[in-house]
Amino acid sequence: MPEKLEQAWFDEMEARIPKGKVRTRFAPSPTGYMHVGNLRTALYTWLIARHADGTFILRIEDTDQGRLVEGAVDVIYKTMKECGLDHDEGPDVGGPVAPYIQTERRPLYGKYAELLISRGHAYRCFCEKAESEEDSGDFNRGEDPCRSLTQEEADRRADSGEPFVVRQRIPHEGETVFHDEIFGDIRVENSTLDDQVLMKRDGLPTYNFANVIDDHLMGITHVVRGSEYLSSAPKYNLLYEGFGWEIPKYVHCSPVMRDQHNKMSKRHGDPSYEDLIAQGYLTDAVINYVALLGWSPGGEQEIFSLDEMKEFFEISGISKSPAIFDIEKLRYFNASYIRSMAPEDFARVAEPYIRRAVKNEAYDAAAIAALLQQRTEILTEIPEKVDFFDVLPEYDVELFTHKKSKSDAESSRAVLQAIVPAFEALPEWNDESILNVMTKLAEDWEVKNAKVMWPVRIAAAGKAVTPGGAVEICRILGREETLRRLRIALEKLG
RNA sequence: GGUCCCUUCGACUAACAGGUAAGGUCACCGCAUUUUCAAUGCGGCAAUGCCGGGUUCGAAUCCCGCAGGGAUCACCA
Repeated sequence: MPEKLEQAWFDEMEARIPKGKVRTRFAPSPTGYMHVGNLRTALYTWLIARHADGTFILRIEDTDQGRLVEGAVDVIYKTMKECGLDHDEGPDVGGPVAPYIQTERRPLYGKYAELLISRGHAYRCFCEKAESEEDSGDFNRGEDPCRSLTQEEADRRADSGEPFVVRQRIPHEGETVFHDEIFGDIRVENSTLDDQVLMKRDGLPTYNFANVIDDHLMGITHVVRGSEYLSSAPKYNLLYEGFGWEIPKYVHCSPVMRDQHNKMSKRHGDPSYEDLIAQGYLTDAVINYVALLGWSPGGEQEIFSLDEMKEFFEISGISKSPAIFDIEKLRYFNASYIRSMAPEDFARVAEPYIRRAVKNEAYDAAAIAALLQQRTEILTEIPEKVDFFDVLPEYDVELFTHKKSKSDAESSRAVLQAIVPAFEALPEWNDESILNVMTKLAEDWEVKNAKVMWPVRIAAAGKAVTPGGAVEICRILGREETLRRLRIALEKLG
C-alpha cells in the first residue's frame, strides 16, 4: 500500500539532519564477536572522525532478524570501550536522529522508496520471487517487465493488495563515475548495473537501501567500509542523485587476510579481538598493530598510542591492496608494549598469570613479574616460565654441562660444594650478598663468573631457560629453599 | 563467464608532479655483550609479477599488453 507523499514530512526530516564537518559511523552487524577486519574498520572510522575533531557514531545494523545473537550488541560496546574508541552518538547515547538501531527506523524507508518511485528512479515489481539465481539475473539486468508498467497500473495492482518489491531503476545508457578516497575515480557502464531490490516483499528495506537512507539522515560525511562494497558503490551514487542528496566521501578499505587467498574469518579459526586478548595480547598492542595493517603513517615510527594515531592519521596513508595478518609481528608489538609498561602496571596484569603456576604466596608475585617483564611476549606464556618456583622440576644432570661457561658435572659439583656453606654463612640474604659470594668464588678460583653462576642457577631452577639469573632466582626462593635445591643437585651429581 | 579493483623483500610497508646503491619494521642468519634465555647494539639475507611492448636522456613511478590475485553479479548483510 503506497504511502501518501507529504513534502512537509521530507522537509522536516531534512531539517533534522545533523551538520558537521566530519561525521563518520561504524555500523557493525551484531554477530557476537569482533573480528580483526571489523576492528580495523572501526579504528579507521574513529580515526577519521577524531583526527578532524569530528563526530563518531555507532550504529547497529540489525535488519536481519534471523541472525540476531543474544548479547551481541554488548560485545560491540565492550570492545569499543576497551579499545578507547568512544562514540558521540549511538544506541546508548541518543542523538538528534534518535534510533541508532536499524529496526527502530523501519517506518522511514517505505516513504523514501515512494519518493523515489514518484520521481521515476524506482519501480514496483510484482513478479514472482525468482526460483534460481540465473532467473533473478534477468530482472536485475533491467529486463523486468514491471519496469515498463505505467504508474497508474502499478498503483492499481499495489492497491489491490498484490505483493511487490521495489527495484531501483538504473538507466540503460551512459556511465556512472564515482570517487573513492582510496581508489580514486571508478567508472562503470550503467548497462552493467542491475536493478537491485530496495524494498523487500516483506516491506523491509534491503541493506543497501537502508544504508543510504541512514547515512544521509545521520549526516554522515565519510562512508568507511570494506572494499566488498566497491562494486555496489555506483548504484549508491545513482540513489543519492535520485534523491538529490549530496554524495558522501567513500573510503573503501581492503580486507585483512589470513593468507594470500583468504580473508581472516571465524570459520577458519582466525582469532577475533576477544580471542587475542584471551591469548595474552594487550589491547594497545593489538590496536597499534591492526592500525598498521593497511595504513602507513609515512615516517619510520611504528609504535603509536591512540592519541598519536589520531594526530597522524591520514586517509591517503591507507593502502589499496589487502594486508596479511602476521601474528609474529603482533607478538613483537606486544612484547614491546609489555617492556615499556610501568613495572607496577605490568605486575598487576601479570599477577593472575603468575599465580596460575606459583600458588605459594611466599614467593612475591611483583618480584617475579620484575624478572618476567623484559622477556615476556604474550601473557599466557608466563605460567610455564615460572612454574619452577613452586615445584623443582625433574631434571637431568646433563643440564650442568654447558659449553659457553665451560661447565660440566664435575665443575658444577665443586662449585655447589663451595657455595652451600657460603650461602649458609651469609648474614643477609639479598641480591648483593648472593652475588658477592659467587663473584668472590669465581675470583678466588680464577674462573669466569659464568662458571659459578651456571650450576647455581640450574640447581635452583631445574631448567636451562629461566626468567632472571641465578641471583634473582635464589633471592626469591629464599635461603632455605635455595639450599634445599642445591643439596638435591649435589646428590644428583654424586 | 560479465563488470570493477589490486600487484615493491617470506610478511607489513616507504619511495609515485620520472632521476634512490629501492629505505624502515617483523621473521630468519651472524657477530658483540651478558649469568641461561631474552632484551640491547652492530652486520647480513631478501623485492619492484612479466630477460612483453611503448613514452623518455632516464621508469617501481606514465601508457598498452600479458599473467596472477581479489571483489561483485541475492527479496543476506
